[in-house]
Amino acid sequence: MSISPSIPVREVGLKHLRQACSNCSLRELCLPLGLSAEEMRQVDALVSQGRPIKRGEALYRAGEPFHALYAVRLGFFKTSVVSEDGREQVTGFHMTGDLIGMDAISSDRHTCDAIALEDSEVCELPFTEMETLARKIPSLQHHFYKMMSREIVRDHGVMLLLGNMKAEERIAAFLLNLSQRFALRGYASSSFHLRMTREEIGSYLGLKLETVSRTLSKFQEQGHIKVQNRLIELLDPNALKHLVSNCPD
Amino acid sequence: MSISPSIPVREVGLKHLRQACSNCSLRELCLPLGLSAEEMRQVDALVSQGRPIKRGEALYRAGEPFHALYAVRLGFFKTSVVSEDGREQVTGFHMTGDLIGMDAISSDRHTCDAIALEDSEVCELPFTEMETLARKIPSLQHHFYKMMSREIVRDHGVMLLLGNMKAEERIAAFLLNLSQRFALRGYASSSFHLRMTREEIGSYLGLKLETVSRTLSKFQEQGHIKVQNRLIELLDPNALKHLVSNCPD
DNA sequence: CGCACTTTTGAACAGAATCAAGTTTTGTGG
DNA sequence: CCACAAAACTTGATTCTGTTCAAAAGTGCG
Repeated sequence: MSISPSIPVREVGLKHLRQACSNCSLRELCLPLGLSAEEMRQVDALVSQGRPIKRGEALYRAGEPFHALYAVRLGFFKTSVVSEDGREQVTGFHMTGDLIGMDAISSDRHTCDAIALEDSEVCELPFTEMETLARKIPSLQHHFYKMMSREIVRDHGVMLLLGNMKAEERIAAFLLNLSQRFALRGYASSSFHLRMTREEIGSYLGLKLETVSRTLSKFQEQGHIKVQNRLIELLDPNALKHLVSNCPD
Repeated sequence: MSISPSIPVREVGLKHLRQACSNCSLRELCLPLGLSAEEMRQVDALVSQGRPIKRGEALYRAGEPFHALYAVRLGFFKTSVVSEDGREQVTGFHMTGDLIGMDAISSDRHTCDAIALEDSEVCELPFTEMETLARKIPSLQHHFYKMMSREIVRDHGVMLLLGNMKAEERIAAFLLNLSQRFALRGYASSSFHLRMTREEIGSYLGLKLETVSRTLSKFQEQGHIKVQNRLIELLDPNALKHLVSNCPD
């Protein structure tokens, strides 16, 4: 049985995590690339040992100089941009296997904050060195282009959500998306812990925290989900799916 | 005097445009990269002659196989994604010098439609070949990473707009953004033609077309802008800037 | 164990959507 | 070049969704 994501990582113990991680970070990332042993060695040489980030700490902040991308080894992050006048927009939630920091390449400075929402661990991928290596390993080069492209596609999905969907649809889509991502990682997908506050969910979805809370309560009343603080159980995922793709016309 | 963007390209004549373009496309794109003559030649060899796209035509559509990025040589495009249930979200407006199609790299299929909003011309950059060449020309490789990163940053800006701003702020930000982009290209920045319908603006900004229309009228009443159909004059850009960065707290 | 943070819920309010005409503009074909 | 049809735009009235304000209850961290 895989570790349920509803169990805070804290309980597992950081020592254990560190052990499980040390420098295998990109091995998984690279396995599907079909690299030779020598190429693997070269990638490994670049990738840092896992670096732990405690809950609440920033992995990086907007404005800081850029030198590396980060692969989330374990844990959970939010990234957010802040406008001049102080409005925060959460741009994403990131879990094991996600690559973050790609926004920083364009200006050589990070453009958003990355905050750990639970004790986490990342692998640092020094970008300049990765770029150099990518020139020798075409599939690695292509992989980075792909990851960035995927981020663009994801962002377009969020734009669709923010531009077209009503509160209920947004929340339903959000829950289903989380569920799916947990499933992909082999975690329980119909019962999971939200790592973020209602306010952070709201910021991501363009809603106020009260609306998030109300909508979750409503879904519970309707029997679609069960809410216990941050523990969510999807009782009727199909009902949620129907909500999302339900065209009111 | 530069050609005012308020003059429809049609009036200039396509023949003239074709002439002005032939294969110089990436030359400008690459000039800042400090390439040698030989490198320039290699890039040129890959880049297609300008390809004309008539108003209303699709450069590509979601689902089509991906093989090239496109640099807008001249004209104006919108890109948009459509959800399963038929909701359209305009994800961007693109003008001379913009690079589009990067969303397609992740899945080898285009994920959005690119429609010309006026008679336009693009240069095709076959991606696989560009990738190969990029391995020989580090600054070219880095340039592509940068362009993709820039797109991610831009998308985050739109997310902030969609998630946090009121209708007036969105429209003001939109007008200022267009103005700035025209200015960067040497066009008149305080008087320009909108190439898109109110509905397309609305789709981009997460508003209904009526709201767009009303807000433009309101700005006109307040003396911030002058609206004549699709011709916009910014009478008081500072008023608009103030609207955008005005924190209601 | 207590204090700060988070969450829930209610009531009033505001902003944008929707519905509905009516008008203007644009593009087309004669 | 004009006439006509379709598309795009404006404006008003109404409705509704989500915000704001407020207060109380719950949770969890130090």
